[in-house]
Amino acid sequence: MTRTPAGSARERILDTAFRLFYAHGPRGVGVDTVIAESGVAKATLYKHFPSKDDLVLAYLDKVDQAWFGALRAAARDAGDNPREQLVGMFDALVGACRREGYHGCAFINTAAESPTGSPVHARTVEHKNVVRAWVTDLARRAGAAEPELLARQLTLLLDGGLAGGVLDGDPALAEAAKRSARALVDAALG
Amino acid sequence: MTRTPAGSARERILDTAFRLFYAHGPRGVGVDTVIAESGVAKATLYKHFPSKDDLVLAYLDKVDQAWFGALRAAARDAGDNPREQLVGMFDALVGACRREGYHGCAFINTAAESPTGSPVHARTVEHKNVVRAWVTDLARRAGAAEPELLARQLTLLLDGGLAGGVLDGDPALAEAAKRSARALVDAALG
DNA sequence: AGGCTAACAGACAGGTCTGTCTACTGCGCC
DNA sequence: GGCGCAGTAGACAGACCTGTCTGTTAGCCT
Repeated sequence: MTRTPAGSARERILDTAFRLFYAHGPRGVGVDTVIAESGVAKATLYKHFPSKDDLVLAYLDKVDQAWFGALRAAARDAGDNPREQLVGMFDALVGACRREGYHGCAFINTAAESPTGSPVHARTVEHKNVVRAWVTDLARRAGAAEPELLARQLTLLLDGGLAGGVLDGDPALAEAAKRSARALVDAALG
Repeated sequence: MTRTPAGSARERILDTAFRLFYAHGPRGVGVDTVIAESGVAKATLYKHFPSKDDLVLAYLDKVDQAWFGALRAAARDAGDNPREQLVGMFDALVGACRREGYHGCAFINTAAESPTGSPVHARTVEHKNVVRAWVTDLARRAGAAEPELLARQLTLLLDGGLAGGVLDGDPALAEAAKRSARALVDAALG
């Protein structure tokens, strides 16, 4: 299995899909394009991903890792205080907005073009739930009276900031989100 | 022009497109489906809307009227006080979440599947700007020190609430948004 | 009556999409 | 050498999509 650089084909496909799917939406990119750009044979793609939907799901998993990872890293960088972490995680949003080619929330964008109830849809709901559960835990440790509410409010802000990114990656948006977060955390924790 | 009920064909097409496009995304609905469901000939559709893109733009205009109208109505219902109106407009979000078939923000969903820089994209940016300008005016009349910031924060909440609706129309989401709005308005206006 | 207009009905062309299939290549291992 | 495996290359089927074109129908106005 080491004939070519470790897992080469599969990874090349997934990397290419990640880039193209995020830029144009999964529906806006044909399998042929993914094949051409990743320099892979069609049979190889369908060997690793039996259908395009499987590729899209793998893409979403990759996005989940990246985004959730960025959130936790930003929170970690804000120090050990859960309260500061709740605000600090918004730096992940600021960073995302600054990044070249920023195009909003991959999950929301993908869910928008997938029928309700599809696997893609379910995966997106799952992702959002995982993130919200993590924020809820932070809120609880920060001593919020209603951690579920605070988490809901903060993830709402995150989603808003992410969603708006489809239009323009204005960093003012992310900054406004962070200031909102600060205000909400202050209001909730006194 | 009154051979059939006023503007019948055009309106039937637009109504059908509105329903189908919102439910499945413009890309997920073929022109043939719109034709079949609206009981119209293909030539008639292409007479009123030279291309599918034109139909999509007309759809967005219809959405704009409906949503912006709902926002203003909700604000009006909150009374004459601009401060209360800033919070009251979130009732439009609550109402939208409750509605059967709620599927998030039509603009964001559509923009997600359209290439950056396309007419559809531009129309969406325009819509968001108009709404934000209106909110900014409200914030200014409410006496906010930084009306642009407050408006940005509140529209962020609106977008977050709308965007999240692609996943589930949980009214808890809209309620959380409204409570956030209250907190932000209180923080900004003392 | 005759002409105009809006609409209906549906075939058709040309392109794109997903997914399958056949044939070939190069490498490691027994 | 011979076998298997992973990958390459690309033709192909079948569906679907946009947009065009031809022909027909029915009401309104003069």
